[in-house]
Amino acid sequence: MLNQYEPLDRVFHALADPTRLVMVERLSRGSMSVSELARPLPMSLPAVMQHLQVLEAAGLVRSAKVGRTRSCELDLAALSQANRWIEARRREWESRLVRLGDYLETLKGEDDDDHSG
Amino acid sequence: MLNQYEPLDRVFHALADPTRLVMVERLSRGSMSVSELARPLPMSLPAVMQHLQVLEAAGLVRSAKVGRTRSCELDLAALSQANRWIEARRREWESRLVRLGDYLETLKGEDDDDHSG
DNA sequence: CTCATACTAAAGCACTTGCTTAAGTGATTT
DNA sequence: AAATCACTTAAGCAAGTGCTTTAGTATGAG
Repeated sequence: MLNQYEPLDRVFHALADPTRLVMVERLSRGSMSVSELARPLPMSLPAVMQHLQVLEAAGLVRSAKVGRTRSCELDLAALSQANRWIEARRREWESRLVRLGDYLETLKGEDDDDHSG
Repeated sequence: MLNQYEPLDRVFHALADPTRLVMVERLSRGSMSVSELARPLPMSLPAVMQHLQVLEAAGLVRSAKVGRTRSCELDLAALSQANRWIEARRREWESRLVRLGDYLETLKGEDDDDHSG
C-alpha cells in the first residue's frame, strides 16, 4: 500500500463510518462532552471514545479535559483539506472535458474545410 | 453500526485508501483501461480490479467493456455529494459561531447597561 | 470519607479489508 | 487452430476495524 496522501486518506477514513458521520454532524451544531456525544449512539462509552480518537487523529475534532469532563469541538481545517482535494479533481476532469470539446470542434472545422476532397 | 448515510459513507470509504486516491486522481486526468490504471501501481491486476469495484460501488467511477478491454472513467456525482455534505457541516459550524458571537455581543450590551449594579 | 460521575486503559473477539496466487473466460492476433 | 492478451473468479491469509466487557483513575457532591 503506497502512501503519499497520509493526512488526506486519514480524513476520508475517519468519515467512512456512519457513527463518526453522525458525531461530526452533531458537533457541527455545537461542542459537547463525550457522554453527551455518546447519548444517542447505540454502543458503549469506550466505543464512542475510540471513534473520537479516530476523528482527533484525522484532525477533524479537537478536545480538552476540564475537570472530569472532556469537551469536544469540530475543527474545520481537515474538512477543508478534503474539500480542496475533491474540488481539484473536479476541475481537472472538467478542464479535460473542455479540451476534448475544443478538439472535437477543431476536427469539425477541418472536416468543413476538407469536406469536398 | 447505524446507517442512515449509506451512499455517503461508501464514498468516504472508497476514498479512504491511498491506492484508490491515486486511481481517482489519475482518472480525473482522463479515462483509461484497467491495465493502464494498474501499470504504475505496486500490486497485482486482481487487486486493482477489487479497488475498482469499490470505486464503482461508491459511484465514483463508471466502466464499460469494449472487446476485451474495460474502459474506466470518473463520475463526478458522488464526489459532488461528498462535497455538499462537507459544505453543509462547515456552514452549520460557522453559523453557530456567528450566533455565539451575537450572544456574546448581547451579554456585553447587558453588561454595559447593568455595569454599575 | 464515601459515593457517584465521567471518562480511560486493556484485553479479547467476530468480522472486514487488502492483498496474494492459481485457474479460469472470452476477444484478438498469428 | 494456437497463442496471447485483458481481464475475471475464487480461495486463502495476515492485518486491521468495531465493537465488547472488565477494571481502572481522577473529579466533584454530600
